[in-house]
Amino acid sequence: MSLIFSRQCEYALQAVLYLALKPHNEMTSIKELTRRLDIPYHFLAKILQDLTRKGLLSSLKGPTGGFALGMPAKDITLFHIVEAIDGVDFMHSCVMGFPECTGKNPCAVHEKWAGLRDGIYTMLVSKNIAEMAKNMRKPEYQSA
Amino acid sequence: MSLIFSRQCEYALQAVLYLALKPHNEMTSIKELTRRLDIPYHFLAKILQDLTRKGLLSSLKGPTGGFALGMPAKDITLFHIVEAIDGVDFMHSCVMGFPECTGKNPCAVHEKWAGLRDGIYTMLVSKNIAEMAKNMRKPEYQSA
DNA sequence: GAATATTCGGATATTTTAGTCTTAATATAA
DNA sequence: TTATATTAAGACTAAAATATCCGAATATTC
Ligand code: FES
Ligand code: FES
Repeated sequence: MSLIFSRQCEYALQAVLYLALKPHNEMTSIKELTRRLDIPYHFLAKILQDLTRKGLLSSLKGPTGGFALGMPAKDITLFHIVEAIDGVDFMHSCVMGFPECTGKNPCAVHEKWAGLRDGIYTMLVSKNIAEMAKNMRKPEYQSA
Repeated sequence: MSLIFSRQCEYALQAVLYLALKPHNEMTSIKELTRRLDIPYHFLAKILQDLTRKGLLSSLKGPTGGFALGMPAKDITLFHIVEAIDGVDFMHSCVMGFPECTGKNPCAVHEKWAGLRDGIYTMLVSKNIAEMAKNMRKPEYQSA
């Protein structure tokens, strides 16, 4: 089970952060991304196409083609990516699965969860993806 | 998309908390639970059987049969339920989907996430289900 | 003992998510 | 202009999660 974010969304986060380490306007192919990040080729292709349609990435066909960020890295946060792929329902959903999540009729853990959820939001928006990418200590991202 | 916990697990949490409000050794039928909590009958039946096999609930067949807690409410936490249904992988998984989640090769949000994850754990273990159930302000649980 | 109300167990069905394949479009370079 | 390397798009398949169905077992009540 993936937690909070769908598999698609996890892959999107990984891929966009990888692109954020690349020099501006350098195109990166799906092939390179899947090789480095170990993501199924065609699945990632779909995800990148999706992100491109939504403006987060730009793409170019042909040799020397590939994908790059669709806007300056400093204007993109992880939240934008999550928003594009999974949507933001998690920001106002009950962690116990009840249909409503409000302070009006809170479930047993609503107060705690509301705080944690804010923490998750902060985690996703506090830094842009350029800063985020620099903080990756994963071997997949070394000398990208 | 359900968040963190599977749908099954959400239903389990809701149902066990409902049982925690009942007098000791009073049996509650699936029928009552599904009516009050709006959970698909046969699906809930499966989940309760599962929890019974794992000792969290006890069951009795026949008229006046049903389900009840398998041990004192004060000895059960939400974490026990999550553990029984979804398992505890979420406690040591990377929120960005990387294969490893350690301080050794942290992803960009590892520190933040590790803290939030502890918060989730605390949320699940800080009170037993008797106290939890009393804090439910959902109409489904009134005069249970 | 018969009728009834429940859980039990396993098979099946449906829906969603994940992943694959194939063909077309396009850009580059020889 | 031709060969090639890429993305684009959509159909397809596979797997997992969710949900349903049915017959058997069992306990209660009459
Ligand atoms: S009502 Fe459950 S988390 Fe808000
Ligand atoms: S490595 Fe990503 S959350 Fe721990």
